[in-house]
Amino acid sequence: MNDTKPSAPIAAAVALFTIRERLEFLRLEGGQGRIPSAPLEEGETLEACARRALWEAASIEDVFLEQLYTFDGGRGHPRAIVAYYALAPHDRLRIGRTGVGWVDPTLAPTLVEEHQIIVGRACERLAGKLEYAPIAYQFLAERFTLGELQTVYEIIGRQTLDKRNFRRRIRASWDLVETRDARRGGPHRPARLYRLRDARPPWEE
Amino acid sequence: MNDTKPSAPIAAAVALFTIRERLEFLRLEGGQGRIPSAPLEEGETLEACARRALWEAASIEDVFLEQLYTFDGGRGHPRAIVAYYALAPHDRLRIGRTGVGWVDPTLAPTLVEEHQIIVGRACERLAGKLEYAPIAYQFLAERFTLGELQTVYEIIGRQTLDKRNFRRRIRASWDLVETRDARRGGPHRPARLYRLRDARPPWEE
DNA sequence: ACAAAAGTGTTCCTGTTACACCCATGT
DNA sequence: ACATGGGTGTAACAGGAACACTTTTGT
Repeated sequence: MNDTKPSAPIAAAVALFTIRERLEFLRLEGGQGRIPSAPLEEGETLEACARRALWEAASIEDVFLEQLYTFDGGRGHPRAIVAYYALAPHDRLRIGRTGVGWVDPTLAPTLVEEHQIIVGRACERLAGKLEYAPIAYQFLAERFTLGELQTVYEIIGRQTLDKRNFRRRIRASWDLVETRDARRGGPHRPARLYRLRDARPPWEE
Repeated sequence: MNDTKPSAPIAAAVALFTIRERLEFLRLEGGQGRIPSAPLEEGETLEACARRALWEAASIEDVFLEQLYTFDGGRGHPRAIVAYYALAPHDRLRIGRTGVGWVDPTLAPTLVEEHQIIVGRACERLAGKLEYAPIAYQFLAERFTLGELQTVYEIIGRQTLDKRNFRRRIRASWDLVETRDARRGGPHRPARLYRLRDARPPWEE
């Protein structure tokens, strides 16, 4: 929660992203604004430290987490900051703290400089990995509609996509399982639900 | 040089690659084998620490250097190991130490486990970045022939390439400057020398 | 009835692959 | 003269982009 006091020489910082209408990240209010971070404790792994930072800042757990880059800590402690980015569907995030909010990363800087850099680089990484890694699915529930998936791609990639081309491309690059269920929500035809075939056994569909 | 003694809690480790006939990395003999590493010193940046590791281990300087990943240091110190990979043309490397050699990374493991993992991931990163980042040029002199460049691509990508397609593709993806000079070397037509147009001013060709 | 998102194929274009011969030189 | 790597174009193919209408539902 505080990586400012001269404690451990290593800290982990986490840019947590989610998607509502836009792409947003978790910002801790106060001062110039920060993202969650925590000093590395004795016997703790870097990833565990990053998860603890999220937990202590906002009572958030069980998110997709990936290491981004390690930055020099500047003068004094921490000597190095290991930056992570995290992804989660918005409805799975119940923030258990006040002084925490969601901010559009494309807006004018709202963070201390080092943290702003982390958020910026995380956005780039996100857009870059979108095509060849299953990160879009991290913003969705286990079962999702192709429309929802397309919205995620459009938001992260910052461009609208053709529906037919999108569906063809997605079905070619990922192994999607069509479930028997559909999602009805609004004055329109219900949308079929899909699941990404991961390490899940093929018999249970 | 030694990251084993319980000193600083952070160390940098560097996998230095070069190309002769094959892709090779720099290995420090003794014990199970290691790559250069050094504990982070007071007031030193991570990158400077990585460069110092190379300098102290083999008197090597002025190489292309990029951060790879940060690993947990396991039990005790160092708490974290920031791994880098480095690239350089072989003829620019005059190793100023003994107990240092070049090893084919595809051969059976010749390093302590953590370092072997670093080398393996560096190889993957190298192959992955080959197409969209100017890393192949880091293995060549400032001026190079297209044949030399193709050899680098073939070695890193581990596949032979068609000469005509390669040249077309390269000239489409990179801004190569054809110099007026050629390299003559062997019983065959001299090869035109090219340069990658980087931040170099356009008037001096 | 109508508004709203779901769903579905074909054509065109562009970029990638496959492929064979002549050129300039050193010995 | 011959062996060696340097240098060049074209045709087939595959993957990506552009594009419009019908379906199913809630109100």
